[in-house]
Amino acid sequence: MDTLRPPTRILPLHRSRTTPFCCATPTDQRPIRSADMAYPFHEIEPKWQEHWEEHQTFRTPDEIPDDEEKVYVLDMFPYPSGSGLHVGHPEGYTATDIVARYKRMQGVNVLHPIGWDAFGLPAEQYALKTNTHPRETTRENINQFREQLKRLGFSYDWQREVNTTDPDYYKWTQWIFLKLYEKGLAYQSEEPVWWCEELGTVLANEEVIDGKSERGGYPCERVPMRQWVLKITEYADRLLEGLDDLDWPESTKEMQRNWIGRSEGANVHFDLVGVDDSLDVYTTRPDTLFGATYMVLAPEHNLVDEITTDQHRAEVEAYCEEARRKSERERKAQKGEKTGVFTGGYAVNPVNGEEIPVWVADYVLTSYGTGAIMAVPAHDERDYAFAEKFGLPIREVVEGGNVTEEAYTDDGPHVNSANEDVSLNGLHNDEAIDAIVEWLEEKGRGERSVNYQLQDWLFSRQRYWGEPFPIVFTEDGEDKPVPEEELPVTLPDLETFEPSGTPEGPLSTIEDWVNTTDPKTGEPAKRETNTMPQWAGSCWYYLRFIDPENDDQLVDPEKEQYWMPVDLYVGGSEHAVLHLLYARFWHKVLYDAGVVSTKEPFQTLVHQGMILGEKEYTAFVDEDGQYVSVEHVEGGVDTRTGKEVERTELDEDEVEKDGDVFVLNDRPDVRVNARSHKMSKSRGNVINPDDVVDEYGADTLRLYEMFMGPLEQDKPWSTDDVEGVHRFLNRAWRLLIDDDSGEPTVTDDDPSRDQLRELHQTIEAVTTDIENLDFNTAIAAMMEFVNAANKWDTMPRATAEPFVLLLSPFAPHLAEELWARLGHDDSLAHEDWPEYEEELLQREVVEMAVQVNGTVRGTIEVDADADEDDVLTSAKEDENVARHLDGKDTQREIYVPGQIVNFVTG
RNA sequence: GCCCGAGUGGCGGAAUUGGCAGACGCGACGGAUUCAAAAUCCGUUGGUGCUUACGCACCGUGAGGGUUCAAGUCCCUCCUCGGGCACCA
Repeated sequence: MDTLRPPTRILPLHRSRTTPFCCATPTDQRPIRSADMAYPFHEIEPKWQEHWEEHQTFRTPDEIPDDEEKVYVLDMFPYPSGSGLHVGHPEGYTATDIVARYKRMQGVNVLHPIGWDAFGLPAEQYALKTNTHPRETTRENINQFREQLKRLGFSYDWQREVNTTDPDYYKWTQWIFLKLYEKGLAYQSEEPVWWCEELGTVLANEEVIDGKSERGGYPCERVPMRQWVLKITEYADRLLEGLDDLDWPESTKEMQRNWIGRSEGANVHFDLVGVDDSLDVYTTRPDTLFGATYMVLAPEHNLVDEITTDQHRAEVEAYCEEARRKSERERKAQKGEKTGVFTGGYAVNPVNGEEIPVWVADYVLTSYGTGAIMAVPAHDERDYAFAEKFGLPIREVVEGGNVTEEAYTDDGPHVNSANEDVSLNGLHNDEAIDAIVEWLEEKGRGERSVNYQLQDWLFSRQRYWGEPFPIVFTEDGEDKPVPEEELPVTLPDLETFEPSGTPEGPLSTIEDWVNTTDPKTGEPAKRETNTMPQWAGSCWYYLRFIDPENDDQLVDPEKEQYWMPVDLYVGGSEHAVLHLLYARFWHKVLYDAGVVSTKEPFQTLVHQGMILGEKEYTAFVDEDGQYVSVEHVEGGVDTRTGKEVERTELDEDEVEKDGDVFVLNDRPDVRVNARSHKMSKSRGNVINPDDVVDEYGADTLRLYEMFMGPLEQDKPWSTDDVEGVHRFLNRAWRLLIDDDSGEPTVTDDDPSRDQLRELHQTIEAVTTDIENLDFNTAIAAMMEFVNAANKWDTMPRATAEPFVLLLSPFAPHLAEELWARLGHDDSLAHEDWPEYEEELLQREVVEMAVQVNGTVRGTIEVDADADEDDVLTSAKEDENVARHLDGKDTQREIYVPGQIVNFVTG
């Protein structure tokens, strides 16, 4: 067998087409297009963007109209990173823009704002590297983002732009913090932070990997520090219940439910042998109390010391010390493999007086429940594994499994579960739980209890680029709030962004700022030098858009009542838990404070899917230049020979499909990978939206991103498909505009019945599709209209104009230009949205399928109002149908008007 | 391991309540136009087989079974991929 040389070309990862085609020269390898084939988007897009700005077309008036329907359409505002907009941004933004424009045309009062979530780590890290003030880079990045968004023609009310780093904005972030503080929902606690000696700074969790700094790989350690913590757990139940009425993706609600992690169970108090203290445990299975054969404390539990006997002390201390050194990640990585030591101490089981040994093991977490458990190995998998390893007894108390083999965690009748007072024997889980909890409560040995996985929110960061806390400390260390009228506490300038060298954070180095006085007493005081996390500003920005310039209030209550809640909120699913949970928490606090009138901020939530890179076909080649089929490759190595292999990109036409897999054309035995990957710089498959706008125009980018597929789905980019959408816009243009003269080609003829039906079908499809956010099929419907209309002899104005209006939310620049050329002086942004007439949708003659025994054997055309008998008669007359019915006994005739006829024979 | 979501042509994807699977777009192929190309326009395009032809038959929505006159859609079992959680007592 001869050897096929793999192509030497390792690239291209994707076809780069950054040259505007008007400038293309004949020497280009790529297809050359002449400038005059395309509609002049280079001219009309900037023209209309200026027009909208100049005429304030999308300004939402401050005054509240008396009785006008409203809709609040919101995008998750961006973090303005230095790398600018990526193609993922315009996806969600175009979706909301279509809805906003559509609703405006329906006469609805629309709020559609945008702003900047501009505090945060990257700006600060950039400052560290270049000694540029984050304020500078932030301003530059915002300017870039704003310009990029404007180039895409989004209909934001730019007068309402907010910026979380603006003192006029963060004044109110601080104000909300004061509300939390006043209500006792903000408290201080010693919590560990990651401190890196080498870098002289505190690091965020995500900057520390396996106990080493992400940058430099220096060792980091957990040091306890005074921190601000928000009591989100107090709202756990309300955050859980509130989810029920929200129109959110079910998966997102489920993630929040899991995150909150509510469970019902009981606390049980165990006496300790020879120690004057009791040990509390939380369990969801108090019914298995009779099966408890040992106890386990988390290594950090504060009774460990007391309970440990001298004989076991050295071993226990060594174990706890080792557990402390392990990072959380390491502890989790060894999941399954149980470790632990016996303390020498015993606890007394309250139900039977039995003395059971107390162990220390790191499979019990200090952060959940009481940090201690009763172990019931027969009915808990973790306890089972531990008991087996250390030879502890396993006692069955629930029947149904085989506890000599594995733990049985399901329901079943209880056994071996009785004392003089109470018997659970024969009861099933739920009844047994009720019975034993009742007994425990009666005896004062325990009580019902609810637990959450949700923990309080660690709210401070040892950073510069964030909101300062409105808190000062008097000399005796007491914390005092800065009075409302002195807000904002502004962020001072820094001269150098070098790490402070202490875990306190950069602000602690600015003495003028740190040293202040107690506003009440005038005594010397020091400012809090921590800053708030990036989540703070994004927790409430949707409220500020309603009343962005209000100096006296966070938001005017009347305006708030009119605009809230947000009717449509679109953003990435990466925020499914944190941002969306934190914002809901603050909203509920503000609700309790009487600042807002709704219990939930975001009524309908949609996550746009991720846009992946162009589809890639990848083969593997070993060092001898031989292709290696993908099923033999694992971790960059040919598993049969152990030789290293290299990835090679292939062109689409070098591969073909063979069954379920792709193989090389010339070597069908060599399977290749065919998939799309997340866009990333390292992979080199990033599409820059600016390039797409340069080459095809903003309308094409908008339309393409909506045409790719369902909004919520992940979808691969395809440059060929971009061109297809661009061709559609060109066809729509030429449908109405004469290429040579630039004049419209419409006539004043009355549209025919067919033309009207075509139009009204399109109106119906586009309208219902926008309502359902099915933008891809809305565009398909408009394509069908253009395909049909291209065959018409005339284009009556009465069909052309509604079509332009339908197109306008999707391709607003093109639509405005067409509208103007059709002779209108004003923007179409506030024209009435076309409405369809039911009767114009109907056809006089409909096509129906005729089946014999469920298989289509012919189609017939019948009058739309024909009755059943007539239809059945003409169905039987169809030649092919008659052939299949010939000589058979028709037993049933199924008739579904307008759709299908089915003859069932014996 | 647990909880969600998804598997449809060469590709992205369509398909109210079960009612003609493959809309629309891409790609491919053929044709018109052109000195030639690009652009544009027209046509064909799920697979297999049969037919001089109009056409006809069979197969086909991850796999297997079921319900039904009729299943991409409903039910059961299983497989694969994606996402989330993961010693939560």
